[in-house]
Amino acid sequence: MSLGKLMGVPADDSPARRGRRKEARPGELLDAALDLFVEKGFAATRSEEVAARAGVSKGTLFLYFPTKEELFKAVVRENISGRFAEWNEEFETFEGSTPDMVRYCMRVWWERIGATRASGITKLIISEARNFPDIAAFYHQEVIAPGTKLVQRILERGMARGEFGAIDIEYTVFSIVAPMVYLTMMKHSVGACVPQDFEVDPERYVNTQVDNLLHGLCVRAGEKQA
Amino acid sequence: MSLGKLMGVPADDSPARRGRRKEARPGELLDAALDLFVEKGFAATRSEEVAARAGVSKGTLFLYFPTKEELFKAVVRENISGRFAEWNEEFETFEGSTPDMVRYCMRVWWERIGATRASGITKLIISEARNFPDIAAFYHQEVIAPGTKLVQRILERGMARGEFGAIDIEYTVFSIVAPMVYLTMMKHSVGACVPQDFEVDPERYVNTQVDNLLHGLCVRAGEKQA
Amino acid sequence: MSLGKLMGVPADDSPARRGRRKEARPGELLDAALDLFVEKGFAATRSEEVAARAGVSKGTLFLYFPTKEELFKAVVRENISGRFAEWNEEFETFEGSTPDMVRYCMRVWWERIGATRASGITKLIISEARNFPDIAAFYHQEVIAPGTKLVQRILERGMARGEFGAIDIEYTVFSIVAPMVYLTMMKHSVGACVPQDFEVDPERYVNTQVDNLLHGLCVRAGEKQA
Amino acid sequence: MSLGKLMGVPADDSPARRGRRKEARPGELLDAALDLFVEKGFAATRSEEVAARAGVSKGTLFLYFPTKEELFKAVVRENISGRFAEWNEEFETFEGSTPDMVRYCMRVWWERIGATRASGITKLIISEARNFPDIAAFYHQEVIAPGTKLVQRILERGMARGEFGAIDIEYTVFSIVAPMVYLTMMKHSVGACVPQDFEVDPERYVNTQVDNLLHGLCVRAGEKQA
DNA sequence: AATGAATGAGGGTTCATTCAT
DNA sequence: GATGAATGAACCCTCATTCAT
Repeated sequence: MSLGKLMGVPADDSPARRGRRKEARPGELLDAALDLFVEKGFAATRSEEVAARAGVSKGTLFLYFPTKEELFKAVVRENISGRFAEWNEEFETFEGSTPDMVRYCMRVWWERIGATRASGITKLIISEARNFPDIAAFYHQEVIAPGTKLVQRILERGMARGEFGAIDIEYTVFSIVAPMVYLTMMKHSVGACVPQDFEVDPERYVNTQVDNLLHGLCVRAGEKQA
Repeated sequence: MSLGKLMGVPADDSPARRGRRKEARPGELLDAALDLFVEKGFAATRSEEVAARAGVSKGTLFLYFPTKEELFKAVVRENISGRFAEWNEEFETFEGSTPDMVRYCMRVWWERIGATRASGITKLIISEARNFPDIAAFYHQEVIAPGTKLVQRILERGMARGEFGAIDIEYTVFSIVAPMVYLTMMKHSVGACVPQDFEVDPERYVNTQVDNLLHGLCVRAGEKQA
Repeated sequence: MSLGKLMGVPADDSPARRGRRKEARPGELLDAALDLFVEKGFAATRSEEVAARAGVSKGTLFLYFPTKEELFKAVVRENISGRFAEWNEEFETFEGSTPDMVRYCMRVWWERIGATRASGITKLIISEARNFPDIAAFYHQEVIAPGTKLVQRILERGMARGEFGAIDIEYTVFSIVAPMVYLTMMKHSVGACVPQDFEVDPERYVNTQVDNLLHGLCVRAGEKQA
Repeated sequence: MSLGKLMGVPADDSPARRGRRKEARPGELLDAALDLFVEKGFAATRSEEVAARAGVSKGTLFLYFPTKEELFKAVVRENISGRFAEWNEEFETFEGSTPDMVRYCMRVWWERIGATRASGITKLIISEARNFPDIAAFYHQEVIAPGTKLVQRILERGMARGEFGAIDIEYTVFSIVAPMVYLTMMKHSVGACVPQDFEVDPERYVNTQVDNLLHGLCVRAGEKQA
């Protein structure tokens, strides 16, 4: 269970740079740009810095991306591969209970998104949405809307199977999404600056959020109190 | 009653503004700066724009704040006066049940913080923390740490009074904070660009989050299903 | 008869610079830009150089002209004040013979245009027309077309009064315009680089061109040869 | 007969082009460069564009010309092979009248120079002389001076044979050169942008200029008026 | 010889900051 | 205090030139 490694930044590889590698360049530049845009924001990131981190010169960056803004858009696009087809299929074939599905869902989200460099996109979008409304719209359409729909289907499954009570499905989506987004923010924002107090254990975090969400804080009628 | 001011500070909104008296200047500049920093980020906000929105000239801004960075810090400081001593006292005197306290807490947080311009500070800090680590540290010390402690005390009260089950108090703090932060993000970020789907009703939002958190999604043993 | 001073460049005045002179700036910048654009062309002229010649810093230039291209267009516009109304009136009230009018016309063109810094515009337009087609169209409409019409009217006057023979009026316009343009080119182009052989005396130049044009090179039937 | 090549050099136009053999490369590059330099000027022409128009890659250009400036100089040199020795000899053997010689000279100049791509050199030199003073000096020495001398000899022949009156030979050279230069400017500059009004018929142009120059506009004593 | 990926100096433009009025 | 013209460092981007293949 590779849930660990919270909040770490994958060190640049750079083993044997120095060979014309046309195909690799855009990817390296996008990786560098993602890191820097997430860290400093779009405006505060200098093109030259992106190039330097990718191990190339300033001019090379513009060989692949005509403007800094196009680089930004490519970064977003690159990190939003529509994985929802895959995830929807996983949903269809999942055989356990819906509570298990919720827990599985959040764990898997952490493993595949939260723990990876791609999670920075969330912070990036939140920070830059109003400067790039079309990017915000694109993100909404490609990520938020499908994600919301998937979570809704999970909740509906739970209700249909009698596992969940009568809940406000539409707004309960936020109860699942908010903790994930919040963990991402911690990782990429304040948590990256004030580390001592934010040594969050992702597994414990996910488990706690799921436990609380499924069963509530309140003692249940007929239950023994601790 | 002032528990509601938890976790943020209402920007002193329009009491006797419009006086165009000298004393009002810094406040108007801070208000303008807050709005713009939240909307566009620190780097993308131009000093002249702040001045213009405050109704003064570019030069005047630098009469009150020696640099743009100092203006930024003042904006954060101004919107984070540490009222936690007062709020802690309010906590002591609260007389209702702890679940009521949680619900009241979140409702009032929305009214006094979330719905006001001060809520932008949260987005601002998240966006700029890594560019201003000392500001992040300051925010952590002045807001996050006391806020966390206060929420912990609420949770402890609930457990002590037998209202809450055996919960992981330290990580359950996030279950209360995450929905609030998430609502703030929606308001100030993507939600401000892609409105149609984000017409969130704050009251319904808060109620749903609190309901889910207190009682959980799962049907309870012995309960009737809907 | 101030025909002289051919090919000289008026030295910059700059007596007591150093006082905020908002109104004067645009004019000084346009003068500096005209000189440099004429000398080096649009692309080879650096913005900073224009600013320096006008005695201001680089940034100041952009306070008055949003882009280098707008500066260029302003330079052209500024130096094409429609003097044709005035000239047309001079034409109407001219009382001498048409040959005298032709000679007067060319002399006056030299005094008012050819000898001044404005004559550089002609070289500038010739050099840059294809890079700025809209400017070329503008110049055509504001200068070439009215100028052509004026010269045509002169020629028509000469024919109507029996002073000129049966000439191809439309193409004879070029016989008057070409020498003027050519003199301008000498002044602002090769003549400015290879001076020794181009010490052209403008008065002699104009007189020779007019004499040749009016009377022709060929000896006339019944005339004595020199 | 080769008097016609006066004052310019026809770019060796498409004899057995399309061979894509190595020897053709520099010539194709020079042709492409001439066109582009004439159209856009030296500074605004990109090396890569020259290469592309010549059908080779950017690197190949620099295989043949070490710098863009050397390319420019080669373009000028290539189009100015000093054929004046030959032309002077042609002048010696011309058998017609001097007025015929003048007319023949201008007609043939148009056919062999004015109408070909080589005529662009004139505009190029006018536009760039001050950025390349050594090129201007070279052009002066190779083209202007010999051309001037040749025209002077023509004029002197006319006077010596009693065909021309007492003219200012030195400055009358301009009466012959200016119309040719002016036609070239029309072709390569404004006339290329504002076509409708510049549909000049070269034959009519040359005839009109020569007629006017030889016989003058004024009616002659003892002539019938039209 | 030919290519085209890579470089980096250079130039247009922005904008925080200064300062004379 | 208030203003806004002026400054110049900094940044995005271009393009002549290099060089490994």
